[in-house]
Amino acid sequence: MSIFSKTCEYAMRAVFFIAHKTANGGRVGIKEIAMGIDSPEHFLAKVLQDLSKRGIVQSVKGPNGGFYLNAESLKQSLASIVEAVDGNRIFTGCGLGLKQCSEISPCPLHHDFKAIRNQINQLLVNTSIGECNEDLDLGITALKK
Amino acid sequence: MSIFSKTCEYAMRAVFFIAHKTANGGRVGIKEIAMGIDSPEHFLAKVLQDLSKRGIVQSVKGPNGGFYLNAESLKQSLASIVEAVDGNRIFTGCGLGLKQCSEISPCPLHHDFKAIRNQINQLLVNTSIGECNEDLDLGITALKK
DNA sequence: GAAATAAAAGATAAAAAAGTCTTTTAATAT
DNA sequence: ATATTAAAAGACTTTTTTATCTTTTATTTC
Repeated sequence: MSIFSKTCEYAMRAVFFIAHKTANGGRVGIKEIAMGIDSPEHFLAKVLQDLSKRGIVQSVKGPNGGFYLNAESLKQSLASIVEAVDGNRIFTGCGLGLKQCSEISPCPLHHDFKAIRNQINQLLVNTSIGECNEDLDLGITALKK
Repeated sequence: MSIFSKTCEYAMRAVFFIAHKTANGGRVGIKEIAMGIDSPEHFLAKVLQDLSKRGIVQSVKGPNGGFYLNAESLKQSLASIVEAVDGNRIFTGCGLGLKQCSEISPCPLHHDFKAIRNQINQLLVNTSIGECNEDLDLGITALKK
């Protein structure tokens, strides 16, 4: 596979998109999000429902409703999204899928993988949703062509 | 997910196991391999069939038959196993799953991910099957508890 | 060359992940 | 209050991944 599940990729893209669209207040609907990040609408709806329950994104029903991010959510790290969707496998798992792999009884890739995992950890824990949004706002980065 | 597919994890473990068991000549059968690395026998058989076709492992049918690694195979990199099983996604893919992501139009995680991908690349390309086996032989590393 | 052995190949099956469609609930505006 | 809007929830389908079982083919040994 490839580090994150497809569902998790959608989740991150969606959160970035919501942050970008609602930076100055307002809400954005599921249709617009799905279009904006090229994801299946109803599938993404499920994912966002889950993130909403966990308080990672905020939502309001009814007319003018939609998804948005409050100040606290903007401060959250990418790790919170990834953990919500994919669990803690990439934070803790062995590169060869061994349950018994540890410092005491390491697999052949253990030490190299520790370094890689640490780097992934640092990226996810030290990067906030808001930071990613700043780059998007400045047009430095993009979510779609 | 978690970097490699489960199938790929089995593949790497199996190759390491074969290397370890046949370092001084001989062959090792699918049953022993499956037991040795804790994987479903028939499923692993398929995986090894594929690796065998690609010349990543060697095999002989019949009595005293089984799998082994020739000198050339021992020199092969881990990347060849991973690419055979999982393709090139982890070598080239975008962290957010964007097809359009590139240096010119990067996603918010592009640069951080490039560093991570590079590190994974280096590990896989620069580590040979034989090297992993040396550590196993010395008892420094293990494939099972 | 017949019997035994072990991988290769083929056909299914089960489980997990990804995707779709319909109904319900909550909020808003008129 | 009622109509409207949009998310939440539920049921279901498809696809992909992982796993199992059976038959065939190649090799070796006797």
